[in-house]
Parts: sequence; structure tokens; C-alpha cells
Amino acid sequence: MARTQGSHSDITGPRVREAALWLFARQGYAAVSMRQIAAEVGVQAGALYNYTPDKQTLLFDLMRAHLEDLLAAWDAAAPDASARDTLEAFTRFHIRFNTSRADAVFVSYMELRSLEPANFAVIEGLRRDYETRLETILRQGLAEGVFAVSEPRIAAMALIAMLTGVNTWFRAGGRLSLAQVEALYWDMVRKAVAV
Amino acid sequence: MARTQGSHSDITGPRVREAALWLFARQGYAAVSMRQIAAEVGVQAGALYNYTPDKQTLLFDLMRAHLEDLLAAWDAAAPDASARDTLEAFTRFHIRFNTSRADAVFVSYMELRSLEPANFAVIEGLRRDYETRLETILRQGLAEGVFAVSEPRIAAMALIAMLTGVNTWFRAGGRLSLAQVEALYWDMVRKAVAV
DNA sequence: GTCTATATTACGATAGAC
DNA sequence: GTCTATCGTAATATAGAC
Repeated sequence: MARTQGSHSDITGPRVREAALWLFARQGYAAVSMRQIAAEVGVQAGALYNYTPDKQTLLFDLMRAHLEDLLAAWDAAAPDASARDTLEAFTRFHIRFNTSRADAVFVSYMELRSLEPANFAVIEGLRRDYETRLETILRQGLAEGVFAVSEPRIAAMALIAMLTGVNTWFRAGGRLSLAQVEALYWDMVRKAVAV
Repeated sequence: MARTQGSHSDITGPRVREAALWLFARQGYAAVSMRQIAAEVGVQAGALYNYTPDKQTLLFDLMRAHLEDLLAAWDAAAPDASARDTLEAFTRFHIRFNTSRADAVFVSYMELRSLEPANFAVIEGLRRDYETRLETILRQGLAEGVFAVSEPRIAAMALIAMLTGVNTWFRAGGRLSLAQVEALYWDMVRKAVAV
């Protein structure tokens, strides 16, 4: 069945979000205009309002989708294993997932201050959920007696900050492969929490 | 000698930079208007142009001053000691300095993308200089045989990312004192690079 | 050095034709 | 669903009086 002439909603919607994510990552939410997003997609500015009620909701939806994807991907990948093996899996998962979605990671961290209070609370909650996943692994290792960290929550935030830092310098096709980067960081993580 | 009536340049200049830093940290460079900065200082927008040629230069000057301060402060504080002791000094210095200037740290990292190319190159050079300070300490420890890191440059970036992450959660007057936070992070840094 | 006033440009969002 | 046109607002930066 041919669609109505001029109807592209099922393809234009994703392209709007894609263009917005790309532009927000490079220029920042406040510096990007709806006209720029529209130009990137190849429509006029007014047409964007068929896909989002406003600019703020467009940002919020991008950030929420990213963090929900992150949590779902880890929950699907997390092994049922010892704390040591689970921490290695988390380390490698975090690096792989975040380097494969650099724009979404960047926007979800840098644009927290661009969110209205109600939206900020939702995003902040998802971020805390992810931190708690790692904190739980560290507490498991403490119980097993294989880790030594005096403040699991703070250690979790410190490790996540270190791992997310990969995105500031890693480029696919560079001197180091992703597997090598994972090994380098796992070595530091492993030792940092060691007894 | 009384100054000319209405002349406050020696005090207004610093207040403009102070207000701009505060607003840029909270709302982002692109989201802050010159009118807002002027209102914060208590002057009209036009008066700001006695202190900066334009908004971009105001941002650039703030970032450059912060990074030059950071480098000068470390160079003045760095001990002439073993790699292990110098790394501990660096860890504690970085946490103390960065938590005491949270707005400048935040702006200098988040607004890199708001800089024009020529300004970006200057700031990026200063940032690399700082990373090299830590990289040099790590190489010294490798030569002494007291550290084990296979990629000193990457380890330096990883450690700086971890340490700077303190700023995302630390608040003076909270449950942990700065000395306790320094000790927590030094424990992780020490182990992460250990043989 | 600061003010008022303004030139110029751009913004987010909406209305209504097709 | 997309377009053209536009409303109402706000931006950076400058000119000239005091």
C-alpha cells in the first residue's frame, strides 16, 4: 500500500533525532537552532513540530533513550559470576558501549544543565541506577573478600569517571584497538580495587 | 586622589569575569546572554564592552587564566621527590585545586566546543601540558621500577579523569572531609599503578 | 566609564494552504 | 506531513550623550 503523498513520518522521526543528537554533541543544545536541525534533515523548521512538541522534549527524549538503552544492555550482558569476573565484564561492557555511542554519551553528560527540573530528575535517577549496578558489584567483592575499597559508592563513581574518560581520546582505527584499550583499563580497575 | 566620577574599571573588570564564570558554569556559554552578565554585575549590557572586546574573548580569557593558574600552582607545589611521593602530591594537589575552583574546572572542560578554532588550540595545548606533567611522573616511576603501566600517556589521562570526577559529587561540608577524599582517591591511584 | 537607544540578525513556535 | 509566512521576542554589538 503506497503511503499518502508526502508522508514520511516513519522515517523522518528517527532522522530528526539523529540530526539533533549529532548537532547537540558538536555545538551544544543551546547553540543549536531548530532551523539547523531541520536543514540537516532536509525539511523546514515548522515540520519538526510534527515529531516533537518542543526543543526541550527533543533533548530529554534523546537522553532518556540513551540511558535506558545503557541499563537494558548491561542487564542483558551481566554474567552470573564472581565479583571479579563481573567487574571485568562491566569494565569491558562500559568501554565498548560508550565508545560505540559517543554522541549520546557526550550529550547525556554535558546537557544535564539544559534540562528543566522535572526532566533533570528523571535523567539523574537513571544515572544513579547505573552507578548502583557497579556499586553492587563492588559490595559483592567486599563480601567475597576479593576487593578492598572503603567507600563502594565513591569507588563506583571514580571508576565510571575513569572509564568514561576513554571517550575523550579514543578513536576507532587509531594506534590501539578497542580490545587493547579494554585490557589497559581493566588492568588499572583490577588493581585499583584489589586487596 | 579621587577617581573620575563613575570610574570603576579596576573593580568592575574582575566582577564581570566573576559573574561570567558563575553564569557560564550554571547555564552554559551559549545559554548566557551579555545582558544577564551585566545584570549580575549591576551595569547595562553596553558597559561590558569596556572590559572585553566580545563574548568569545571573555570565555577564552576565563579558560586560559584557569589553566595557566593550574599549571603554575602545580609547578610551585611539585616536590623534588621519588615518583611515588610525587604521584601522591599530584593526586592530593589535583583534588584540592579542582574542588576549590569548581566553576572554572567545569567551564574549562564543558565549553571547549564553544571556542573558535584558534582559541581552542591554545586551551588544548595547556591541557596537554598538564597531562604531560602526570605522564612524566609515571615514566619516572617506571624507570625507578615502582610503577607498572604499559601506556603512561593513557594512564595519565585515565587518572586525571578519575580525579576530576570528584567535582561531580563532592560538596564541602558533606559527610567526607577533603582529607578523607584525598586519602580514598590516593589509595585507588596508588594501587592502579602499582607493580 | 556608564548610560540610553538602536541597528541588525536570529530565535522558538504557530497558522493556514496544499 | 510539509510548506510558506509570520508573530513576538531576544540576541550581540555599536553609536553617541553625559
